[in-house]
Amino acid sequence: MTLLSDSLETGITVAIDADGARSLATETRVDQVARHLRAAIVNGRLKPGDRIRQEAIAAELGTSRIPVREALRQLESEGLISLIPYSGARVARVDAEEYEEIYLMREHLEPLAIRESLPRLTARHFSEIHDLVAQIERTEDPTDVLDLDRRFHLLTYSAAARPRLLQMIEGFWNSTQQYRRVFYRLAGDRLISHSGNVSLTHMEHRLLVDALERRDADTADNIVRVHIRRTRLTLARYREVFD
Amino acid sequence: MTLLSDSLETGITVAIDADGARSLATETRVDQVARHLRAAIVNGRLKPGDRIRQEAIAAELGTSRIPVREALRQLESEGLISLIPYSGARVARVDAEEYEEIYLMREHLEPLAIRESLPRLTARHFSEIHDLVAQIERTEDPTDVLDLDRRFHLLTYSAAARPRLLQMIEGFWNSTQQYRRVFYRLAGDRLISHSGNVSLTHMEHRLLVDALERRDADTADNIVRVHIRRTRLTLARYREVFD
DNA sequence: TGGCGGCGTTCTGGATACAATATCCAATCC
DNA sequence: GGATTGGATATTGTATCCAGAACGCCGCCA
Repeated sequence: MTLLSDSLETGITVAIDADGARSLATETRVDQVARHLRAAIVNGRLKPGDRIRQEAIAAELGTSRIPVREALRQLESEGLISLIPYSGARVARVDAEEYEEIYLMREHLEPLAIRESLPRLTARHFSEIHDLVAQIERTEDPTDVLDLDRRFHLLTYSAAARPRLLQMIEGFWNSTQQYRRVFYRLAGDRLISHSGNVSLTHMEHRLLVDALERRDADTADNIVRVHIRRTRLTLARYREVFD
Repeated sequence: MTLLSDSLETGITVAIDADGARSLATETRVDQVARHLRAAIVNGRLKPGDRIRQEAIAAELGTSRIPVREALRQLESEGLISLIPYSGARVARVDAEEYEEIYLMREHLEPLAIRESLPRLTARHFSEIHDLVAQIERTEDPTDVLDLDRRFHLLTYSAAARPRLLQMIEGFWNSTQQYRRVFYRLAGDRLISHSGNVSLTHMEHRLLVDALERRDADTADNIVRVHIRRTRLTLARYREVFD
């Protein structure tokens, strides 16, 4: 069973809206199309290299091609697709080098995000965080774990009053989600294998939550940074992720 | 006399293309419109809050509104304009908080960029860099200095083989250029005032170039980071920049 | 047999035409 | 007199239509 079928509306922005006054800015069809495609790419229904025909998407969503085209421009800026003039749109391929680049940037930005978020986390956030951690620990399916893990981390950043920063970080996660999925299937045995009862991932989550609750910025910063760096370096051994 | 009238084609990407094989990807009108508007915003011909009417732009460039609309989507993703459904596009306003956010991110990303760029700088780069430094030192007009300074710094990063990183950094500079311009006019006296013959800015440039030529990554990193932080903190005293 | 060039199909890029929404102003009501 | 509502107008959002580029197919020829 796969969670988060289509609309994994689990972005940071949405998370922010959740406890604020939701900005009821009239949603145009362009936004709907963009959301639809973004979700399809992030959850893996559309795979890297897949061609995206405007007409097909338009028909699928019952609109004309115009909103589709605008949505494609937007997704290109987010790095999710690549747009080749007169040729078409394809789901962006991320090679080992770009993956490394993204992790480098994450390594420098996410510690900042956790520092900015940490002092602003409320009881509501922690309640959600604990729920997620518990849910992750009792979920078996690796794909589901991966999506929940994404939600968990974005949630820990979500209290930071830095919209641009959060948007970027969400973009990083989106761009790499499907590769992380492959990676997880390859290297996952090691990552998930329970020593005693708690996997490495679970342990990291608990340590991070603990640091957040103690408002211990330095420790939180370190956990985040080290985790990203370790993942980045580990990657070198799994180049086949990128076929 | 104002340099860089319209097309200050001084982006990092262009700088990169300069020494590589220029990707002759057929340029579509959307790109032309985007370039045109981007330049207009960065060089200050369009000011924060200014409304952008699709029809007007279309007429100005001799196209229909369709390419304009797609360009606007793109610029919105870059943070240069804000797009309100059924209301219109306006040049983005950056308030003190967002300005601070951008500088925070710059503080974390530009040292990374200089580190990645430093080992790859070639004689050609240095030649251009020296030219720019010299040109800056003999330029009087503050606006021109500012644009040249932008080119200088982007150039020092341009050797980094990290396209996403460079694009982000360029976006930061673009978003804030006009505010930096105001800031420079307000606080500029102090910044430009020559003690002896060399201003603070000039000194920083020389130190940075020296570190780059010595391939001294730590020093270069430090100069960049400290410069950005100092600017960020100084800002607190000039809130009137944001009207 | 294998490469190469013309031709048609398919799809994208852009223009034109129409629908929907916001904005502004005046008339109306309390 | 001030707030409110209704409509005219300007501008955006979307659909339809046309031109042109890319890609594949087929036959031709070395």
